[in-house]
Amino acid sequence: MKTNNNIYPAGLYSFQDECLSLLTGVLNVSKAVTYLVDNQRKPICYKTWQLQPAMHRQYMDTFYKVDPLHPTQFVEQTGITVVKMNDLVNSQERYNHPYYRDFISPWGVQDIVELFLRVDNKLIAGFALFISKQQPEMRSEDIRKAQQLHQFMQFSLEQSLDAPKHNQFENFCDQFQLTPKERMVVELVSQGLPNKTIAAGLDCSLATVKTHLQHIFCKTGVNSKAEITSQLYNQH
Amino acid sequence: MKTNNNIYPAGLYSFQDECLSLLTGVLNVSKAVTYLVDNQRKPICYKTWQLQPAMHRQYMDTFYKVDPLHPTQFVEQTGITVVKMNDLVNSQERYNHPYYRDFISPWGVQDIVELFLRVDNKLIAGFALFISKQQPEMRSEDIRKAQQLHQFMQFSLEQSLDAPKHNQFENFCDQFQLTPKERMVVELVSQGLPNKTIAAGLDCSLATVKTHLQHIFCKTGVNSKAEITSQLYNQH
DNA sequence: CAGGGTATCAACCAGAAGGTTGATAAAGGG
DNA sequence: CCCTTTATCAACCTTCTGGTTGATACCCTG
Repeated sequence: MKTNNNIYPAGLYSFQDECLSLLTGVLNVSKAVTYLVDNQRKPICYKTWQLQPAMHRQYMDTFYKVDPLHPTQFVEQTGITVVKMNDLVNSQERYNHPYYRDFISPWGVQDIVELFLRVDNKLIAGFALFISKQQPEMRSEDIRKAQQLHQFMQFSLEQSLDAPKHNQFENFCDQFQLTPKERMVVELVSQGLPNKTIAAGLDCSLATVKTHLQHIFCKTGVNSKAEITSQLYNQH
Repeated sequence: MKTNNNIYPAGLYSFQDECLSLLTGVLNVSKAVTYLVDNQRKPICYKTWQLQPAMHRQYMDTFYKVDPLHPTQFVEQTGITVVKMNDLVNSQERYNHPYYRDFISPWGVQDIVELFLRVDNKLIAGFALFISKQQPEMRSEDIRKAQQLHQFMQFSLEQSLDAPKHNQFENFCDQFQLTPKERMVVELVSQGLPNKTIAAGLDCSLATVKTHLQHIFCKTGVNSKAEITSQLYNQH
């Protein structure tokens, strides 16, 4: 299997700029910061927007250690894409949490919304959006917008990726809990083969292939072989 | 050597979906429609969001002729990217303009914001966002957000032109010298669409789609739609 | 102006694919 | 031992696709 450690699309650096500009231009935030994540999960390539240099320095020196959303601490395994910090840490905890009490609160920040971009489920970039105490609280409607923006950023990222992702096939099959035989059918369908050839390949009758296909269609909500292939290569 | 003036990125069809979802999810609009523009500047592949089918039909039958922003009428040379219709046509003119008086006003629309995507300064897609009379008027702040979204969409579009996936698509089409319409058919086929939907998208008859397909099969040596998709993304 | 390339559409047919119902059988878990 | 899951197959019908023939129309080029 290809070790795909070149998951950074060319131009990720400018992609990051564009994303930051998009987020700060559309959402009502007071400051923002973005970073990339290297394969040791270390944040690199920080870029800030209206963030006080002193605040950033303080973070880099000290408070990254207690950042509840720091990539090395925040579980990559949770598929979280958009998170509002005040939803993650309840108000009791916040009161005594050094990150809140000693860092963001003194800097006039009431809440942080963080967005994560992933490739092959691996964290590659993050965006932290700061809401100041002078601003209204983030409503669920605002979070919805953030999620919408995230979705598009993620889509855009995937479009510019190197080739099809190696585990697209597995993702697809796992997602819909396909059985071993069904996976084999999907594999052959993705080669553009007619049912007769698939039957020959699997050494079973045409009827059996059709039955498998019916089950696949049912499980995946797709309704033609053509769509399966399309899904496989155009996942987002 | 034929200059290949095809500037459609691969996956434009789903890109369009994502853009529509982004715009309607982030901006406060009541309905929306998007279209691609073929090389005769004809709008194709319409997709609507909360737009009454009857309203769309009325447009397609009649009012496209007087649409101040119709691609065939609206000057492509102006580099306009985001435009608010009420800024383009003054209130005096609006009063007697059939498009306002007889079409959008009776449908309860007070204003339309239109976004254009270009490649090499050539119009390739448009998005019309409808603001209903029940909604507050579009402020300059809202337009700024629309411009911000446009900027990112345009960026994302240009990124995808450099993407490996796009190159594969181009290679395939160039290799067999497919015509612009044939390429469009290939694009839609790769989305797993049935011929009927492709015909609807391209605003032509089923027979025409079949003919295009025959030519594609003949040129490429492939003999099914399923194989096309597979070939597109499985070239060595 | 003739001819090639492109785009359009119709009619027809054979075969493939999709959808449904129903049935059998082996494997595994509670 | 029953029940579920998985895999297998048949028959039937509808719809979609592929293949073919033939035709019109436009544009551009020689």
